[in-house]
Amino acid sequence: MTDEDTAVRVRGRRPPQGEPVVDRALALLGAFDATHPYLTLSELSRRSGIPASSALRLAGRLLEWGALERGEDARFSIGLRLWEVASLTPRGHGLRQVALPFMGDLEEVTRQHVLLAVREGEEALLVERLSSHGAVAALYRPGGRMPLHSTGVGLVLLAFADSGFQEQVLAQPLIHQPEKVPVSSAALRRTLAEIRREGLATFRRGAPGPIVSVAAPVHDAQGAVVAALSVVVPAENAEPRLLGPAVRTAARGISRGLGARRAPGAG
Amino acid sequence: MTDEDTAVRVRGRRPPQGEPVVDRALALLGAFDATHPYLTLSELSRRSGIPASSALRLAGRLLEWGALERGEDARFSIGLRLWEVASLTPRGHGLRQVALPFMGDLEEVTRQHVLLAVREGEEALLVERLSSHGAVAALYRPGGRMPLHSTGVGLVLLAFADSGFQEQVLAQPLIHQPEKVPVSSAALRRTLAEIRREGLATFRRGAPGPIVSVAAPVHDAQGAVVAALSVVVPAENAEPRLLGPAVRTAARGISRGLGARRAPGAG
DNA sequence: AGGCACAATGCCGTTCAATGGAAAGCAACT
DNA sequence: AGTTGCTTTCCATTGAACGGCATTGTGCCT
Repeated sequence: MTDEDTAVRVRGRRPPQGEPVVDRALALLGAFDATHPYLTLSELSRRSGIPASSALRLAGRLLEWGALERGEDARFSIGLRLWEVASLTPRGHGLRQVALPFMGDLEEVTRQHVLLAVREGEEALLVERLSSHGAVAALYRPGGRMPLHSTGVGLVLLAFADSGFQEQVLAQPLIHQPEKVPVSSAALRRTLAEIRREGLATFRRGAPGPIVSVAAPVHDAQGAVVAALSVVVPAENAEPRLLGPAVRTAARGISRGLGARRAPGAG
Repeated sequence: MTDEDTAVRVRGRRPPQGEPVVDRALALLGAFDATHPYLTLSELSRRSGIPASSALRLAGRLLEWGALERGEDARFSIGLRLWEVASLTPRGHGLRQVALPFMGDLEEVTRQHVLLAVREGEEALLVERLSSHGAVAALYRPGGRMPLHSTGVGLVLLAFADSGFQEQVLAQPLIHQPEKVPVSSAALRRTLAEIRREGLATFRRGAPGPIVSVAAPVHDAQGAVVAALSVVVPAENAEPRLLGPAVRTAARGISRGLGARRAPGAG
């Protein structure tokens, strides 16, 4: 008899800490990301930290509702029904709905990228990106996250965030992405002040291709900055002076669409 | 003692049928729709059929993860984190990503609406809609559902669905939306055959404004029809003959982007 | 064609997370 | 000061959830 094993093994034992079921179901959804849009049961189990048999049972429920789908190869993916419900989020699709026509106008003029982002925690979340056929390589995808301190839209969102949050971000060591160059917090502070003064951010990035991003804030009915709009163009033949007014005008159009009475003055 | 009440009332009694927790959590998410993007706890409780105390507890977990958000007025809405995860659905954002540039081209030419839809059950789900500023009134919104039998994209999706499913749809009484005119199943059968022959659907609607929709199928790498693309223009100065090739070309472009070797021939 | 490794699924006795009525707290009317 | 409606906390009860194990399915190497 081998009873040297101290670990008690009982059929049906619940997990030590007893995690709520809802959390585990959400962990299953969270196991998917941009590089893993399809997962087998085993992958799902490993990535979520849930035993396979439990993962299968929970996934079954999610499958039935439509939060997950399953292909012929038995791999799981996020379901369309979840996307349908998620499209009701005010800060996502709601905002997007209002912004899209204005973004289309901007795209037609610049023929490059037009971005719309909101702040989510310490990052920016790209809500929408319109990209013309011949546009330069894009670093970020809609639904993906971007750093606040090294993108045009991020700088705008940071500049107009409450000062407590700004200090929290400034307090940590910041590295420019994707160049991996450290950012001086004093310089960033000056940049943010200028963005607030001008109501406009101009951001340059060297890699992968040299680009310029010109970004402006979008206000809601209460005057709070809820999103940032920007165009991204190749640095070569860019005319930031000309792009500024165009972006600002489009951003004001979106703000008006959200119920803002008038665009807050700059300065 | 009053014990005339036959219903046994015990503190902590579980619901009669004992619904799984995951289902209840999903029911909370399902309580939101296009006309109710914000809900109070009571509304959430009523619409989902879950007692307030349980609804609050479950909503708390969803809130913590980011599947729900809560405003200052204590009302709930769908959270951005859920939207972020949902953007990974292949049939939603994945498809959209490929289609967007082609849709942009079409919009620039027509200056009206460009739609992209997939089939979900017995309805079409509008994955994307680009709408120019001066476009005619739109009936459907992205993330919303459309009838298969009275929209351009719906007819395409129905025409290329497996015949078993087609019969299932044809077997039920169909009413044109939004005019409320009955659809003859024989006429619909002829229409579907023509759509399959031409690889193109032309649909006219009288209300709210007279419009013409020209729609074409989008194929995946295996040659299956996975989506439908269409333009919607005012009936007056429309030239369906000219729109057809444009829509078909754009749809083939998207199919190619999805990995289809060559567009299946029509005829 | 046999052996091996890994993935998916079915089974089932145990147990604690989930439950919802009661009651209190709160704000806005009457 | 009573009424109405919404939100939140509390807690005794119990069945839904749990996961180890067994089995089957599948692809790959020898």
